[in-house]
Amino acid sequence: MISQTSEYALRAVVCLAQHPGDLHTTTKIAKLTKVPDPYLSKVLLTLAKHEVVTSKKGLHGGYGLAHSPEKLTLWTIINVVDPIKHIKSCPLKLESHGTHLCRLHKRVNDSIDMIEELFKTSTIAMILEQPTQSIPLCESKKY
Amino acid sequence: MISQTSEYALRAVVCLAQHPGDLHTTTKIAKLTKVPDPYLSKVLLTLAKHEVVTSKKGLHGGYGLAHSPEKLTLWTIINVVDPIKHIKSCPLKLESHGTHLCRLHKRVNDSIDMIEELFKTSTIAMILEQPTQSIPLCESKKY
DNA sequence: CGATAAAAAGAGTTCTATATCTTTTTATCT
DNA sequence: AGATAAAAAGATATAGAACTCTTTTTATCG
Repeated sequence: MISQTSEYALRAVVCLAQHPGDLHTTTKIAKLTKVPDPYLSKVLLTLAKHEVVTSKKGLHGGYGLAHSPEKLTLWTIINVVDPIKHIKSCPLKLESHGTHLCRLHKRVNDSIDMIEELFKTSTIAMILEQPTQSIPLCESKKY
Repeated sequence: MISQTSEYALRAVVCLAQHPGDLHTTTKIAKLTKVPDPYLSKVLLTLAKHEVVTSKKGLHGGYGLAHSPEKLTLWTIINVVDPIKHIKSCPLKLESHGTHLCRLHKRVNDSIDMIEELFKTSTIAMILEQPTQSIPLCESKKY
């Protein structure tokens, strides 16, 4: 329902949020999140360009979070790497429909709106709250 | 959010539901729904195999609805051509997580559950109810 | 039975998302 | 200044979804 790329981006950001302050190299994040290293590199690049994460080049460089986990939503991240597409006008290009969707496309678009709303109200901070059973991305129950 | 193929399948079924009783050829449905003819042929084949539509071969053959629009949900159709995939266990294959999702994947899966629920409660009959402004797939306001 | 018009089947193409590999640039340390 | 380790950039490969083309099978008609 969301793309692989979006999933990778979410993992990377959660990973960065788990260890705030210090910078992390692509390779380190890739290992922790089990995302293919060179691919993650592209994803992080996109996130950096849209100022979701900060990047520092050169020796001892790496990536860090650009915002506090309280202000960062899943929607922001997803929308940067793979924007959610709403149905804004009739996919059949029927003139009389125009931007007023018929019930079929209205219903489909409602589902998209719903998902977007859920992601907009989900912050990284919420994801990081002490979990009952499993810690995001971590094998052990303890940090 | 849903695949092109799913969208095509929905269009085809809505089209059949709009003119119950008689059979429709792939070419006819393709024109009305503005779906590529040979591709629609494959989609209808899948729908027929899963008994969402009926098919009749040979001269004067074609496709028809297998069920009443009241009993047919968007979910049934989507699930046949392009099943909704839930996150059932940790995508990172972390042993300690197993089938108990961390908050990140729980949240993402919640969105999938939500969409599925909406589609399950949406029948073709609901889509066909006399619309206020536009009739599904039709240019004119009158049938 | 033979012509016809339809679905069914199968092979092949194109396009896009995903993933990889290689080279270049940049910052930091000695 | 030179070595190093990191991101950035660019070029390329792979897989799967979307789409097309051709042939075969099937039912119905005259």
